[in-house]
Amino acid sequence: MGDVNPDALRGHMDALLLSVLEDEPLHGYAIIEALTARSGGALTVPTGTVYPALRRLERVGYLASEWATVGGRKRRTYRLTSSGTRQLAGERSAWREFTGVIGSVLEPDARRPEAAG
Amino acid sequence: MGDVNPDALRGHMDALLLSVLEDEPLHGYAIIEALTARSGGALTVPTGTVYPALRRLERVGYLASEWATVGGRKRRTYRLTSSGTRQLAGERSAWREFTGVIGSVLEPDARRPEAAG
DNA sequence: GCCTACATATAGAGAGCCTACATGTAGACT
DNA sequence: AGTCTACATGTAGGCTCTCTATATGTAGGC
Repeated sequence: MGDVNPDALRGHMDALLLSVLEDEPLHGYAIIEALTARSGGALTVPTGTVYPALRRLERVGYLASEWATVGGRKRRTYRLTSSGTRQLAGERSAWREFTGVIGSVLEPDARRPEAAG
Repeated sequence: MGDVNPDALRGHMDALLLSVLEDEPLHGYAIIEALTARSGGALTVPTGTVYPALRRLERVGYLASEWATVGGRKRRTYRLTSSGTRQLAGERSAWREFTGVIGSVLEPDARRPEAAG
């Protein structure tokens, strides 16, 4: 229904961006659309968030970009580097740990007795 | 193993704090220990995070506090208000939506075909 | 006296996500 | 020709929250 709380996105944006670039290179605008599509409309990330984040990820070497002109419009297309691929794997693993940890605090009753450990 | 990335905690701290106060009132120091215990040691939230957060949650009405002296030491004990109880329910629901949304972007292949919608 | 555990609090730093704004092309409609 | 929407990228500044570092004080063991 409502959008995801922006504060909650903190620290997960990198994973989201790397993830949508896993299958194919995309330019910024298409990345935003892909995020919305994959999330079933729950994520509408503003350009002021995405573009700086992409540049940051390129700066640290997880992404590489090149300009292209399609239909008279200029696009900067980003792709995962091998470093970015490794980072994405780490982000996924961190995500699973994160949800496990927070979940265990938020809903301790949901833990199966035999699953302790 | 490693601690949870601090940035990832953003926007979830409120839920964590309200959650550990659900069963019984606790003072700040005990809240920190409860978070560590419930998370199996994965969460070690610093006092500089917890104390200001507790005061903020009291300011907005989710918590109420009173001073007590136990063994010569002063404690400020926090408890959930009825508003805080409602808020906790909202936080839990938001958490489930959040994990669903991020998960659907991070691991779209994990989605069962019959679970679409 | 010194050290550790218990217990609370504040100041300032740091990071990143957001709003708002700026810039420009292409195509449809009037 | 003028206007509007969709496409497409970018920056500046603000905001909020978490963290580090520091300060204060009691109780108990050595």
